[in-house]
Amino acid sequence: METNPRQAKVTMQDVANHVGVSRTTVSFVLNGGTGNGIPEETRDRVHQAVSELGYRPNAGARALASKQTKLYGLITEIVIAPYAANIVRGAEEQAAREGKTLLIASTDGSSDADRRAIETMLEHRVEGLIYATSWHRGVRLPAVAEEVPTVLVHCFDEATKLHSVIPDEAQGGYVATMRLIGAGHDRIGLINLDPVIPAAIGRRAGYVRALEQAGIGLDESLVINEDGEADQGYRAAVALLDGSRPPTAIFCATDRMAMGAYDAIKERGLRIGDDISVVGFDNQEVIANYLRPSLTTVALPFQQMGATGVAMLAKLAANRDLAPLQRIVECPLVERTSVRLPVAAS
Amino acid sequence: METNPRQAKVTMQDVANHVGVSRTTVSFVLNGGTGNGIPEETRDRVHQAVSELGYRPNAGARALASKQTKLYGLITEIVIAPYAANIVRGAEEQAAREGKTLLIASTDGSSDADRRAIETMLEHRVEGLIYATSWHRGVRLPAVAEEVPTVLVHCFDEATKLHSVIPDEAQGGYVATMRLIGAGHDRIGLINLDPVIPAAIGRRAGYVRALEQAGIGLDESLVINEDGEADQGYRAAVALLDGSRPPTAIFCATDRMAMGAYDAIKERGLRIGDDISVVGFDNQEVIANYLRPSLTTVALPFQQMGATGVAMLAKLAANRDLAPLQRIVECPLVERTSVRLPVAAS
DNA sequence: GCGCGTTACTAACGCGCGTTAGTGGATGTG
DNA sequence: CACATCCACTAACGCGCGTTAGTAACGCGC
Repeated sequence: METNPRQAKVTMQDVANHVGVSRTTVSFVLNGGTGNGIPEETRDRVHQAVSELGYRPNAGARALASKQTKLYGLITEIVIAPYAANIVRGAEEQAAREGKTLLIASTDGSSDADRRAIETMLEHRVEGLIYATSWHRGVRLPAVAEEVPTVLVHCFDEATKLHSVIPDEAQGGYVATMRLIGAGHDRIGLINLDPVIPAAIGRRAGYVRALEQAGIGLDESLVINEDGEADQGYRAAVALLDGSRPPTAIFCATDRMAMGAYDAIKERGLRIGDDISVVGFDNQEVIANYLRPSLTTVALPFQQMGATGVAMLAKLAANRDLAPLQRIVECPLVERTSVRLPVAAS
Repeated sequence: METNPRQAKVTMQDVANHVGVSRTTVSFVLNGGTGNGIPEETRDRVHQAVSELGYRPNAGARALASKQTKLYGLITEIVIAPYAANIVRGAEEQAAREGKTLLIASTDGSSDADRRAIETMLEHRVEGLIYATSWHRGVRLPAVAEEVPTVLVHCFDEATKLHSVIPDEAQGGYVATMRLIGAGHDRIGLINLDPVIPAAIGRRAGYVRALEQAGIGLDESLVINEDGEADQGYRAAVALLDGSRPPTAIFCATDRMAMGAYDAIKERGLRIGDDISVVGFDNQEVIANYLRPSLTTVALPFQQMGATGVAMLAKLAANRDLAPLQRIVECPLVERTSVRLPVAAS
């Protein structure tokens, strides 16, 4: 196991010479299964030479000869929005399972940066491409992406030609609202996002469905749309709490808005998880975990989406011209302490 | 500029045939400068054929022939601690400037995951390695890393054999404290981290130096060590505020602890940025930006450290056996609104 | 007409490896 | 003893490209 510190790279031929066989034999031992008629003893000698010399296959040469790089490309704006980094994690893990290596590049989302990143990946002959965004939206990839199987993660193709993996926003909104209903609330505020984006549409739909199912009438005065940031959550919460018939629970479409809502609530002397309940969305750890009390919220299944994306890509690469399909991944509720316990009488 | 959607890959030979010259000529046109005696007209025809056929050089083949991959490897636990993702961003930008591509892999920090990641990079024949951590500490890389130039970012080699880029924690602690002194404070609490880790040592050193320089005596009762999380920041702030002679300003060694301190301060009816000032450390955007009032804090220069790491690597790769050197990068103060304005009378 | 320097290319090798088609020897079969 | 099988291997090609050494054609001076 001598690791041959910084010398000329040892090749397969070196191993062959060392053992006294041909390079072909070494190749068979290292790649072929037990199928080739090579006796155990020779195999052992080869393996020993490999570790003695510190031989390491050259991925580039191997790719050239075998015509498969075992590379998948992952392009993402994650670096800009780090909280979605688990997409990368999930993708990497799944790639490892498939025996692939991920080539990761970041983009600022501009189509120019996208194109350059894709170009680089294609030069490296990736066998497939994953494009992941930090927020759920429609995208349109540069034409070059069509040269290779592509899967979108946390976004979808506006031309609906590409496969994609997206979160089930509606189900997320539903479980969040149901959690509050289950705790005995029947006046539940919704601080939502800009109502044209997919996240807002879905989360609201889930909210509405939960209310309906519980036989609670939808009160539009309890729904406020904002842009997702903390100070807007604060403003919206103030509006709700200072209204004529304030809610006893608030579902915030982002944890950041929940953070702002917390301030408004505390200012009014109310105790969260007691006098009033709050549920967030995003499971942004730094916020949800460290708010006082910690925030019950709905998680975007980043890791799972990343893994699913890679798995889909593997299928797609094996069988091109598969009809574009959209995989929807569930958003689990993450229980913490901002929702009061269910009580007998509301 | 037809992009040849998913057909057999076009090679340099195809371009040559299309133009009616040899492959060598094409290679000269694409790689060589204007040095080779190839007339403008031929060059044009080659370039046109390239874009007509959608030719794209094969990075693997090119690496094989030229014996340089132009790949740098970046190994990081960033995915675990996304707030440090700017290291990746800085590294990528600098790599692009150097004409290199980054091969990124994540690790959970276990030496086993490290080794596997490094192994993969070496198979791809990276020309150098960057190892970045999410928190400032000493590390010990697996022996395989010695086969290739390596630079550590946000960490240092316990055996002091490897180059590294680390943040100037002491200077960071200094500017933070100076900012508070400049605002007229002379009783300044420090909620620090576990005093054995580099971040805590440095930040405290900076704090002490600033006090000394201002002629303020160090009061150990104003210094509390905790583990960095919000609830501990809360506890520590309570202890400080409820003491006999409470501070009028608090320097928190993490933004998360500042977040907890905010709660303690607000509970006591004090107004941050007015009755009392707070400075954090880390510039963790989700927190610092959205706390109310927003948090003045010290930033870890992740992006710059990433870029510096790559730049050092480039130098190192050009000139191996350079004495291991340690580059220290300044931590800038990020001004927000949690420090009161300087007043005439303290 | 001959030697010589340019100009504009090309033939051919090798990078490290996967893979196909074979080869020489040992063993079994009739 | 001729012949077919297996066993254990090897020669050789080609993947796409960079690069070195060389060549053919042309113009120029003498």
